[in-house]
Amino acid sequence: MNIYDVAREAGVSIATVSRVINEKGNVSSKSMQKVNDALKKLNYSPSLLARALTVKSTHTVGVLTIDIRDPYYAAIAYTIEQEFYKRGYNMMLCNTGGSEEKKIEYLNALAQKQADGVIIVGSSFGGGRADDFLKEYAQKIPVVYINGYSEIKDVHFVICDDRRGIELMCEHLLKQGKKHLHYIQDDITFSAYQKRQGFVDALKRHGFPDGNKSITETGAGVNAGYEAAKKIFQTPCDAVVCGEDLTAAGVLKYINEFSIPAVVTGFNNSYLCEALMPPLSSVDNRVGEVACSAVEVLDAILSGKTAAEKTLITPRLVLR
Amino acid sequence: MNIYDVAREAGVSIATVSRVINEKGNVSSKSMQKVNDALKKLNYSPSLLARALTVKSTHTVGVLTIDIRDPYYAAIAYTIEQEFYKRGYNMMLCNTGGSEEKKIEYLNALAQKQADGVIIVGSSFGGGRADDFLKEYAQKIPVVYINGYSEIKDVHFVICDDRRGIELMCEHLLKQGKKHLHYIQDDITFSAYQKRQGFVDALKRHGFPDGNKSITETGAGVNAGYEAAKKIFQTPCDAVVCGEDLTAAGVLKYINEFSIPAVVTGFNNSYLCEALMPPLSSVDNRVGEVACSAVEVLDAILSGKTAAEKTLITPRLVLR
DNA sequence: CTGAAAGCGCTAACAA
DNA sequence: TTGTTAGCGCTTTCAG
Repeated sequence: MNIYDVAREAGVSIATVSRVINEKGNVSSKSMQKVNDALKKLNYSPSLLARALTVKSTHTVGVLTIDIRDPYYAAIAYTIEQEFYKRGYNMMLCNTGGSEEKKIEYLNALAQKQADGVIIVGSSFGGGRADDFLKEYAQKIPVVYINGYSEIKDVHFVICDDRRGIELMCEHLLKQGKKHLHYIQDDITFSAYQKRQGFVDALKRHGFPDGNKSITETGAGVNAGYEAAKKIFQTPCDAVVCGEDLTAAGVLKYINEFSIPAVVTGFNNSYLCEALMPPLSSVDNRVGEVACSAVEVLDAILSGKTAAEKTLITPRLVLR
Repeated sequence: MNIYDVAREAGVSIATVSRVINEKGNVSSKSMQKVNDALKKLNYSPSLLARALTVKSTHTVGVLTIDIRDPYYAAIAYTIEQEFYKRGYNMMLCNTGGSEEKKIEYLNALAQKQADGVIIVGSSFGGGRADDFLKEYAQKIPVVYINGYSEIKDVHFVICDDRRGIELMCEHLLKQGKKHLHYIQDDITFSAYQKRQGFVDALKRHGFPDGNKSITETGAGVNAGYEAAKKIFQTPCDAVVCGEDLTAAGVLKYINEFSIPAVVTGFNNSYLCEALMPPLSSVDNRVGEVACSAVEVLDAILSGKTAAEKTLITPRLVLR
């Protein structure tokens, strides 16, 4: 069933039907009535596809994440979806698995399906193939990047200052009198390097110029943290700063198992923190705020307003 | 830029261009060449919107979840997306928050945007407004339901036998010599009731007809589990069976805190199980398989094949 | 093998 | 206030 059926039923032209559906005014209350009746009677539902073809807007946005199973991405995607729902948009979710190729494929698909805008969450750091691609892409369709970084024109960035977050945590620990901080890096994204840098900076500022030597690189997940702990505690260490709650959970497991007198801190302030014993202090990277900002920025662009090129959000410590 | 531009550049008609793009054959290698050159040169990307309008397929599927931040839904959504990606489909993710209204709104939106099919994950049990709605809906667009249940015609169901899962766990515990099992129900979905029933059944079969008296109802989350534990351990209890890993984590926290000689088991076999001390035995409800089956069913329908009305997947115990 | 032309279902000038 | 008509960008008969 289409708009012609409704027009016929109502005894008016399709233009009039279109007008009442889109509340464009210039319709007599009489016609209005007739059309509304027909609408009801036929239980008509307009094709947004056809509509999009002419108005050049699908009211659909794309969201690229690396892995939606990661609570961090899930939280971001959740907020983005809720916020856009309020504004009448739907969300296409795309999991890149961290592959640049897939990222590009998805971006192409979104363009072909005429997504109104795209939000990319988390990136391997600048310079990848996808970044080159984005230079062209962002001129055609609005892109906002969450917690990524590149000098790409036309791309808007919303970032949580992860580096600062780790700095804050380190300063707290040092103030607590910890002498031997260690950092675990579990990823190779832009954000992961920022955090690492925060660790090094904080130590340097407090008279430990060799922070880099107190860093262990490992993979993601609880087990990786556990394995890293094995190595770390072979030398003196009374505080392990982690770039992820999950990693911290692994370290904590080791600490508990061998009754090691050291403290461990996480990052993300996920629900894991409360679930563990003892509860985990963590850096709250404020996913909610970050996601909301990203939506606001994209929404502004879609509404023809201008938006900040770069939005920086400051994390905060949650001590337990 | 559109297909006309390509046609002009190649010096052929749009029909020919369309033919080569869609590999419909009946094109001389000469024309083929010309078109391909033009395609390259213009860097042409066809509008899938316009295409969808005529072929009546968007190659987009909708997925309704209650809350993508829940690791269970995240895992399902992840697999669905990956599997459909392979098949050339994109996924629209919709979070209902458990609201029937929102569910209906989303279903309508998906229909208007002409999603080729819909997968609904998790349901409050049959009889809601949305179920009525689905009766009509499913006739227009293919729907497969994951872990929900209703007597809705045309809707396909893929379910993990959660009830059996809890039964298995109870039997294991009883075999271990546990005398006082207790169950914690933390939700009011169809699945939650199934699990509960599994507990009651298992106990009954082993000579405890009053299983219902050993059930505590609570909310979701670690804290809810902790609170529930307070009550539970006021009477004899040496094993707490939980309907969620999260709840189990809360109970475990209490058990550890007060050194209570009881065991606790979870459900979902999430990564939490490994992170906790001691690690948590859990029912693996095989999200991956469930999601894959759902995709296979929907894909079959979309390909014009027939598919099972109901697919039942048996969970398994993961003992730690 | 190729192209003209008629849709797909809608919006938006433009006339009336 | 209304209706006619020309697109939007593509696929697909149907002739040739």
